Amino acid sequence: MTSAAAPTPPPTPATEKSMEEIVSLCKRRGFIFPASEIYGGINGFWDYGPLGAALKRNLREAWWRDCVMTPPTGPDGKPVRIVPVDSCIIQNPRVWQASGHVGGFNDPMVDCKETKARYRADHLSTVSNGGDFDPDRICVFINGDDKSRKRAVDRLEKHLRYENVPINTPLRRSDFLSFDWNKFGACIVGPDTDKPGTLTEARAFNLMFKTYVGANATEDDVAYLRPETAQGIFINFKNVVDTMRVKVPFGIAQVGKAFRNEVTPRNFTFRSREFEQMEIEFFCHPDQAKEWYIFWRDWRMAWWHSVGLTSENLRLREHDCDELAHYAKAGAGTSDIEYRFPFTAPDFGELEGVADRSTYDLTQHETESKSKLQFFDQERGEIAKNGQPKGEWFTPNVIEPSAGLDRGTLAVLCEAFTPDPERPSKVFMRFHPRLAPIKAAVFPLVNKDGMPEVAEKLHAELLARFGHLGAIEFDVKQSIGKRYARMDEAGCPFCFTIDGDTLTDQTVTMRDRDTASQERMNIDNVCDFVADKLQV
RNA sequence: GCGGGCGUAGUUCAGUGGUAGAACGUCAGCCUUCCAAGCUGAAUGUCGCCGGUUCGAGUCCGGUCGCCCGCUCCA
Repeated sequence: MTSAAAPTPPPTPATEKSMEEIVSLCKRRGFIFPASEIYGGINGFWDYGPLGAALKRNLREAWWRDCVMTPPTGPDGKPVRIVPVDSCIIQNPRVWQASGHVGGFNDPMVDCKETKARYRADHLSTVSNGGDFDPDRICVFINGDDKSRKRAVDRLEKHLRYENVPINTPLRRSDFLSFDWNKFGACIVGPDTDKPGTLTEARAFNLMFKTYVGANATEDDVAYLRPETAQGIFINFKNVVDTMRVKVPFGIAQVGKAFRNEVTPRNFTFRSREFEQMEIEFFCHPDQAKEWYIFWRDWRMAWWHSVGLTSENLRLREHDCDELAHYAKAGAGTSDIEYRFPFTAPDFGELEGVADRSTYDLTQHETESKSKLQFFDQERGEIAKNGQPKGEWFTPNVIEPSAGLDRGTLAVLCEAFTPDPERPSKVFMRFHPRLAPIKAAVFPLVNKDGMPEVAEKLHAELLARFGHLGAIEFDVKQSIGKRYARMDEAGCPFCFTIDGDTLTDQTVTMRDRDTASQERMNIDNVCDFVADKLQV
């Protein structure tokens, strides 16, 4: 009955957490299940169980509230303006033409049957004996790789000498994709082998899921499930500007599902084929791109800290120039906010990308759609005779903080997972109270002597005040220790226990999840205590 | 897509070609005044799935699906 303020234990290093145990706990306690499990599952898809759905919702709500409903103050000292949209998963296919996904998501790949190597076909070139006659041998090399090129040339010359084929014209370099595969496939030698004919024909790996709109299902009816939510924002830019009285700088936010037919889904929910994104496309004048980029990068980083991810497991990584995506080449930069997952540790995996997409997307859609996607700023431009600025048309620059909700949820799960051999449960989930699926639990110490009745009353009060934020548990079954242990694995931060003393002095025990310590407080103060901890 | 490993109860795992098992968890009852206590009982399995060999397959063989690891990939 003491209030022994036990110190909060230090976080467990990511390298000491077992992903297998985390996956197993997620299954056992109803956080995450394999999708379609009773039919043998489906590669790259996961379902959230009751606790997982609540956890994910809490993370989504936290993002929504902090980014959209009560956004931060910007670098200009003014409150940031963000408006939401909710766009369709299926759009006119021209959207993906303009965005570059139809081209960019179609990387033809080539496999070598001999060496098991795989190459991007557009990264390969060939050398052959030139001229108009059919080549006897075509040697392939990797673009930009001098060693690979030299090897291909050496091999070709050796072969031609050996076969006594006269070299009438200089060796000819060609694009790998330009050959008639039926005719020349058998004489192509891969970059890492001496045997001809081991390369497969280039096959396209289309990362977009394809479907058909309407009943005909012809090639004219092809549509795609969106591979990112961002384009749904860009194509609504004009509608938002025309209807919402917004002025640049402002942002449009969206949370929603996106789909990518990943070659190799891996690492639990980290790379799945159906996933949820939380994105802001922030529009600003190109002159201010740099400062807004830095602002969002740093503020998003701080946000992930605020939901409980610790500094040692979070880092900001600026992309190198050669790493930049096509849409970000002209921008001020791209950063990844990365988390040290147990399966990447000691390395990190991407949680959120913050990119300066420059004017790429709006320009692309303006060209493709022939709609004017620019903004008229009346406060810019040269000063007219009347002393007022003439105004200026410009294509806004886009800063994009794009976060993965499933990855965020996984990071929160991994961060929370805390092995503790001293506890009956051997492990507890240290969720930030704001994210915890179960906010509080009320237990009568024993199921008699009027304790259940008092507990039920407290439970009802907590439910009325906090039920919209998460579950409030009530349990009278079995021993108190077992009930605490269950709450440890579910990550419930506070348990309130009604005992014999409660009936006489109106005090209850608050059992703290992280320290397993107990503190007595008046039953009337319980709600305020919880409100304080939940930051509401 | 390639190579390796693994699929048996909710979980972790035993299981020699011959009746489907354990521990923990779950549920019910009793008991219990603070950390998975105890007692009594119960439910839970197409042994991932499909086929083959066999008198007989969880066990052997083939295929397939899924998970993990390494490649490859991740505009």
